[in-house]
Amino acid sequence: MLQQTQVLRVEPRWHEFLAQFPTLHSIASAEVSQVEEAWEGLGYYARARNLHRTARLVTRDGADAAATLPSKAEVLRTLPGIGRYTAGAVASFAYGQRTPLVDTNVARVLQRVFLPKARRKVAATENALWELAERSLPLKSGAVWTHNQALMEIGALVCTARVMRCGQCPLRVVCGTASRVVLSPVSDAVAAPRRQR
DNA sequence: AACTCGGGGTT
DNA sequence: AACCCAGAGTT
Repeated sequence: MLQQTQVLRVEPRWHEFLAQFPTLHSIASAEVSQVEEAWEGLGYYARARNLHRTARLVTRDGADAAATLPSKAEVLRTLPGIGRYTAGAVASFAYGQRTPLVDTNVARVLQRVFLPKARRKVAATENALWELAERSLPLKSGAVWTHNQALMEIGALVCTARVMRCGQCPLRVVCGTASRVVLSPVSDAVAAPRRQR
């Protein structure tokens, strides 16, 4: 549901959906039309159809077997509706795998920190961001959940698309964009109160 | 690499 | 009126 849809829009619908479809089995045993109906108003209805297909794929073998998603990103990636980002999200958040993820938030943060000159939307830039996400992962897999979550949170709350709150960003000291922005006279006014003592 | 899929809030 | 959003699949 969160693919290209804001958390605020998704959250209430997600609770409703889970009440109706608490398990992968319940989705798999339903008709596609029922899942699409539960999706009404969210848009991007291919997501609902892909979810239904994935539910049927992972519940295929063993009607009573516990339906579980694969734990490795490269395997998750093969399921319908699960692309590079969602595979990384499930693998690192649900299974604690040492795997990078790049969503719109992480892409923006990494680009502003490491590639201040690069142009977004370019394929080469996109690949470079995934490479950066991979190389900046903590070495211990136990720290990856927090690392990935933190990058996303910084993008969602601090380093937002239209407003960069560099004054409260923990990456300020290493950021290729913040150093220029903070030093500019206009943006500096925001950080000015901190300078008073 | 470019297009398409959505709806709703924010700027 | 544009932009933006925890992207993915198809052409």
